[in-house]
Amino acid sequence: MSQHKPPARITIADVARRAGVSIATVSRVINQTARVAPDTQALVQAAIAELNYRPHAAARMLAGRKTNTLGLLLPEIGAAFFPPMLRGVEAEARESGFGLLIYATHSASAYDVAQPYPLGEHNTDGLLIFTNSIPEAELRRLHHMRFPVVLFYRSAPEGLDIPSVAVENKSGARQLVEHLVRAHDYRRIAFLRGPGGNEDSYWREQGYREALQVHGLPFDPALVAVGGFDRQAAQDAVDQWLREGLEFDAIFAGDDDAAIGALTALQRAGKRVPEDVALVGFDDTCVSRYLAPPLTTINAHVEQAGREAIRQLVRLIRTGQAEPLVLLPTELVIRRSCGCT
Amino acid sequence: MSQHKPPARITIADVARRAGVSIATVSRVINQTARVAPDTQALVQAAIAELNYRPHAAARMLAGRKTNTLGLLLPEIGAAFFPPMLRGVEAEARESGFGLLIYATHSASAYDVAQPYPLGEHNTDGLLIFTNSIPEAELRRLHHMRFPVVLFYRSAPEGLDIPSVAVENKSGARQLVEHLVRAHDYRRIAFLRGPGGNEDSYWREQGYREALQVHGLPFDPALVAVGGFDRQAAQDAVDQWLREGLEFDAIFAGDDDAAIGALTALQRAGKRVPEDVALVGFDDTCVSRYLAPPLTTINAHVEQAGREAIRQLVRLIRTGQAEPLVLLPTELVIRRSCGCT
DNA sequence: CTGAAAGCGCTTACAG
DNA sequence: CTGAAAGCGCTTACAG
Repeated sequence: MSQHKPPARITIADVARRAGVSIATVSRVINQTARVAPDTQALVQAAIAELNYRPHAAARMLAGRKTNTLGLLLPEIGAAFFPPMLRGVEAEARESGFGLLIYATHSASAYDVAQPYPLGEHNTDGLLIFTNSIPEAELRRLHHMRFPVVLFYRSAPEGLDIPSVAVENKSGARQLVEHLVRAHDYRRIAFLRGPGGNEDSYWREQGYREALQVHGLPFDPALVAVGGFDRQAAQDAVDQWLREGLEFDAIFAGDDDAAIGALTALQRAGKRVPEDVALVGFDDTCVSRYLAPPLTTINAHVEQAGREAIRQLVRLIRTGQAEPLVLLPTELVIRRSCGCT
Repeated sequence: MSQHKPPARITIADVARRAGVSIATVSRVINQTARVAPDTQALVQAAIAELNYRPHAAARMLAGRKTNTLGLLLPEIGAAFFPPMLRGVEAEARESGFGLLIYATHSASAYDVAQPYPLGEHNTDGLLIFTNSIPEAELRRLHHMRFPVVLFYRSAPEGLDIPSVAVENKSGARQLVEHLVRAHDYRRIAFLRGPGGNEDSYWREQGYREALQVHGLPFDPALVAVGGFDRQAAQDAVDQWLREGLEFDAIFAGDDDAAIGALTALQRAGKRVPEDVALVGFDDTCVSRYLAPPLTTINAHVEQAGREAIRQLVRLIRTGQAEPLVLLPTELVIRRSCGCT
């Protein structure tokens, strides 16, 4: 039960010996890669069963076969955003006949030669890379060696034509903010932006600005703060606004997690939502419909996005081609936190 | 950008040639496995950097080194239960110096030789196995070959001494139900059990029964149905009860997901929680505190459990020993859905 | 401190 | 239909 006494591995040679054939033949019946006489086949299968043989994936890989598995690289894995995405990615991979391995890089920090990513060209047929989970240099290397990669929720760096799938952040945000001004006539709409460098955050802010502009409302820097797509950060930001006595009649929280933080801050300060201040989020996570009041937000179809990303990756692996950029549509979900009933 | 023109891989031989040394030397500087003259070392490092060399993990593995990575096997990955667990598992693995690979088996169905699990003895130093993600035969094989495995949220099959970490389900459930009768004097407490064969569900039911018994309340089979740890299933079950006109003054929902389903059913039927019927869950997922009313539940310290499981696995890998069974304590979280204020 | 060589467990031309 | 052999990219005794 430890590495001290190394396990006695059963190899293809053991099977071959037991079945009285060559290892080549065993390999053939396992992979169905050539005709094998029915009797021989039966012999081999029996030997495999008796010995409880399992092919060694690393050896297979080394010897040059495909892995039939896809890799997903994330910066982290603990947020509420992930379950639906993982569900989509997982289901689509499975339905396409691939296994799926997931690794959280935890940072796009410098690469260490002695400790390469446990997920890569060596154990995977292609990689789905979420936001900035790996350094750009690594992306370049992968692209350079023509390894199939698709980017997810981020665009390709300058000059690299790597396919990318993301979500219509800008139009979604714009729709949301337009609803706030059109349906409810709010004029001072605060915005909690996401983490710096995050593309989703960037485009949502563009959508916010466009909506203001369309309705002739000024963009007021005092009305934007960093919510970081994070409950605590958002709560702190709203606390701060409240302390400063900032005036606003609605908050666009950047994402649903930030909306929860904002809601907490608002409630603690005795503000009623939506009577005193309206609140909207983005993503429509599984929590949002259950908040009090239920959150008006944008359904970003995260699960669908996951499926689409895998679809492109599989296509890239099989045909060498994929859509350069797919932008998934977004949908306004009106509940009660915006003031609707 | 496809498999059609296979990528030109840079190998240790390329590095050796470039640096004018043998491949053995290159290997040594990468792994720091023997003294190498400073000059030689510099030469090699320069060559690695220039060529952008990455060691081939499968080859390393085959040649007999540890992988420095741990594997987590789950049946599925899309539930609200997972993010905190993954956070704990991930953090502890990282802090212990291991990478973490995750694979969703999706079923404990029969094993296919041609398509082995993408996660196993060949690319991992040890496996954490959640509930019933693999067939028992596979577990036996792993154990038999002395591969380090720890079971998570399930116990070892008869006769296999595989370490296991789980949660104090029984006493938690009992505490919860006792609160219901002691503090609120409910007498007809319905129970939504989890999926058949699930150990968590089994022990929670035992706790429920014990609590009833302690207070001299009868166990009434009419008051238990299957909620399956699932929103929709729980909602259907409660709908059914309501249709039948079953009388109950409280529901113990089995887990928080089921509690959400129950809440939905209750609200649609115009029942107020907790005035008309009280409701409690189990797990304390990130949603529970935000429900209306906030859910009384059991905090099962899922993130801590994840850390502990990895701790045991690492210990097993390093020393060959681990705690046979660790049962993590559980904590009552009183909010408003039970009738408290 | 460094290199030549065996071996890890497989797949796949190449012969037959 | 089947086997002998080379090769995948590394690590690690064994010599020196």
